[in-house]
Amino acid sequence: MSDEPRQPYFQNFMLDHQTTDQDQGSNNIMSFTECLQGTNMDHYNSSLANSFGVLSPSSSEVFSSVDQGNQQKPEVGPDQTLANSSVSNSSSSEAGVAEEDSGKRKKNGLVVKEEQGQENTKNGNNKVDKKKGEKKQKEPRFAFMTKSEVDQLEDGYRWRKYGQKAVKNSPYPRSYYRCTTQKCTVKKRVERSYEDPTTVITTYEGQHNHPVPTSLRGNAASMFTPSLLSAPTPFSYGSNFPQDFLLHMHHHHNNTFNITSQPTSTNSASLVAASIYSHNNNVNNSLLHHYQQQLVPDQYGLLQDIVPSMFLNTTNHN
DNA sequence: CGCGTTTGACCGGCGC
DNA sequence: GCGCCGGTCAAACGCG
Ligand SMILES: [Zn+2]
Repeated sequence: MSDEPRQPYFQNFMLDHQTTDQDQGSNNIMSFTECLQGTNMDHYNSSLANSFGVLSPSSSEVFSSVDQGNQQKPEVGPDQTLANSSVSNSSSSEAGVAEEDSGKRKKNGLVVKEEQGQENTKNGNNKVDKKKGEKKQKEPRFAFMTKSEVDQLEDGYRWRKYGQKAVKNSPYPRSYYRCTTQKCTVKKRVERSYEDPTTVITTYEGQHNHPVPTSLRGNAASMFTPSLLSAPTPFSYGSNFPQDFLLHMHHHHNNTFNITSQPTSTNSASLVAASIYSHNNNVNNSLLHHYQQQLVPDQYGLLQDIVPSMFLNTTNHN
């Protein structure tokens, strides 16, 4: 039992905004390997990847970002403001309540989930709403890779597993989780790299529209995210985020963050990632600021490495 | 007992 | 039209 030599440490970061179709083949999210090869990446993507590559030539540190509707704007350079970026739509349905499977199969159609008792069930199982032109999932996906021997990366939320499927070409299964908070439609997908069992790929889908669950003590997450996630407006769309974040991060990382790894490891990276993702467009420097206030001395330094100094720095002019 | 996990069935999309 | 495939549901089970 014991302790395996490997601790969870930040490994990768990936962003996916959902592609329209064209762009890079059909796979929005590519494997690290593929990413590394940079066979099909956005302009600035490859740039970033390149940067990463410099640091870890043989490691897998890449993140892919794909736009959804108006994608196709490689104009944005790595050092640009990339402020335009489009953000991710914000899904058509407010709060994304109505989302859900397209026309829930429901053989008999008598069972009705209790969740979101709002108006989801609505009249008849006639798939009524359901955006017309829409196809596939609408919300942006956000994936990041973490090196860990455990999947349960504590990100501050409670998840309920609702499925598990074997991944083709991989001995490891993929698990599907959903936020247990009713009304929250956020989903999470966790799988392991088939070649690097130590690498876990977590893909988030959607955004939480509610503060982080209350209890959760015992987890660093509790002191990490509280005020952060419950911050101001859950829904504030306005800009993108990760690029800069990563850019700077890669500058400092390179070191392994070894946190007490237990069945449930709190990966600072995942925390940050999740947090930022939550606020996504709302990435106000204040947010980060809050962060650093919440940090524990020990982890503070750690976070410091991860959080782009520029963000913290910007609070100045704010 | 409440709640989360397990697991096989099932569905919609897509390619052939 | 059929089969593959990714994703989801839901009944049953297990655990505090
Ligand atoms: Zn949630």
